[in-house]
Amino acid sequence: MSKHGKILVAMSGGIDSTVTAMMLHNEGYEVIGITMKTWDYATSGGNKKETGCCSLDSINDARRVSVDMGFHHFIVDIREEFGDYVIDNFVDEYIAGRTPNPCILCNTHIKWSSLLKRADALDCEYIATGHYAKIGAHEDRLFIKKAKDSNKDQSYVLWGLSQECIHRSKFPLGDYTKPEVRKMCFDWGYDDLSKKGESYEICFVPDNDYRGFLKRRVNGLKERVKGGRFIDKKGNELGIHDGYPFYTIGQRKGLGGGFITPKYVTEIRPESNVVVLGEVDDLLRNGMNVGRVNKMKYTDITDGMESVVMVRYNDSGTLSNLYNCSGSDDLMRVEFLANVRGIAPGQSAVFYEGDDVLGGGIIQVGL
RNA sequence: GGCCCGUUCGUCUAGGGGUUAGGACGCCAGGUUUUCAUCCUGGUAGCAGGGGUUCGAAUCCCCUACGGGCUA
Repeated sequence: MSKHGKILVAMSGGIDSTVTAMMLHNEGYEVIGITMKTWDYATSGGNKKETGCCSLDSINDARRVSVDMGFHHFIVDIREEFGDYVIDNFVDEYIAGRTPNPCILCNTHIKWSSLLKRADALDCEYIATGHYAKIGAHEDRLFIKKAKDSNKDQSYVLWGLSQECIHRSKFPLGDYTKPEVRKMCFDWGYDDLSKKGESYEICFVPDNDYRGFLKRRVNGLKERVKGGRFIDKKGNELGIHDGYPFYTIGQRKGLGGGFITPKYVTEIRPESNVVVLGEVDDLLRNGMNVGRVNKMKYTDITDGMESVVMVRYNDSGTLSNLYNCSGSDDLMRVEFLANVRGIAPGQSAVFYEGDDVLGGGIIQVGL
C-alpha cells in the first residue's frame, strides 16, 4: 500500500490542484480526488477557464485528470447547503448595503466541513487543496502562514479555518512559486494545462456580472431600487444611480462623469437608497470594528497587540493595534497606525504577525 | 437699438499664426486579482457654423447662431 496512507485532494481540474495531487502522489500518498458541485453549471456555457477554487468545467476537467493519473475521483453535490448558506448570505449582504466575500464564507462554512466529512467516510486523515499557503505551529495550536510566493499568497482567504480543519489540512503549494508550479505541470506532461490562464469570477456568477445575478435572483429588485440618488457629503444631489446594492465602498468606476476629480463611493445608505460620493481622501479611516473573529495563532489577543492588517484581498496591509471589545469575544476593534482607504463592511480583515495569521474576521464598520 | 466679452473631446479645461491641438474626469480595452473593489498600462473622442487675410489659421479679420455685462 501507499507509504503515507490516503489523502483527499480537492481538485478543480486547474493547474494548482492538479500539481497538488501529483506532488502528493509522488510523495507516496494514495490520492483520492474530490470535486464539489456547488452550483448548477448546466446553463453556463462552455467556458474553459481555471479559477482558484471552483470553475465552470471543473468537474469534467478534474475527473479527466484524475482518471489519467490513476486516482479515484468523487463528486460531492453540495448545491443545497452552498445555495442556502453562501448564496443566500451573498444576496442578503448586498441587500443590507454591505460587500460580501462569498469565497471566504464557502471556505470557512461549507468547503472544509464537507471535505472532512468525506475524508472521514473514505478513511483519509488529511485533505489537501491547491491554496498557496503554509501551516505553522505554536505550542499546541496550528495556524496559517503566508506562502513562499508573495504574489500568489492566499492565506487571506483562510482566516476562518478552525483548529480541527487546519490540523487535517495540507497545502503542498505553499513552498513553491507559481512559475515553479507551472513548470512542474509542464514537466509532468500536462503542457496544455500548464499554459492555462486564470479567471476570477465568482463560481456561481460565471458571467462575472454580480449585479445581473442579484437582479435575476431577487424578484423586483431592479425596479425597487432604481432611481436612487448620488449625493456628496454635504447632501447635494449629484445624479441618479441604479440602486444601492450595485455599489461598494471605494468603487470608482461606473459612477458617471462630469466631475473634475475622480469620485469614489464613500457611503451606502440602504434605508434611503442613497449612495454618497466623495474624494479619495474621504475614504480614509483610522480604525474599524471586526466581527465574527476567529483567533488562530494564539488563543487570546492581548489589547494593544501590534499586527499588520489586511482589509481586502491583495491589500498590502497596515500596521495596527488590536483591541478586544468588552462583552463579546468575537468582536475586535482595530486602530490603524496610518489611515486606510476604502473600508468596506462585509469584507474580511486578516491580522498578521509577520507571515503568521493571528486571526481574522468580518469588517463591521469603519471608524 | 447702440457698446463690450465669451464659445476647444461627452464634461471641466491648456494653448493668442507653423503643435501628432496637451491634460483631468468619464467611457472602452488590456494587466494585476479565488469576492466586490482599488491600482497600473493603453485607447476613443474636440477647435460653434460660414467666409476672408496668409505659404500656413484653434490662434488675426468679417458675418451668422447661442450665452453673459453697461446704456436708451
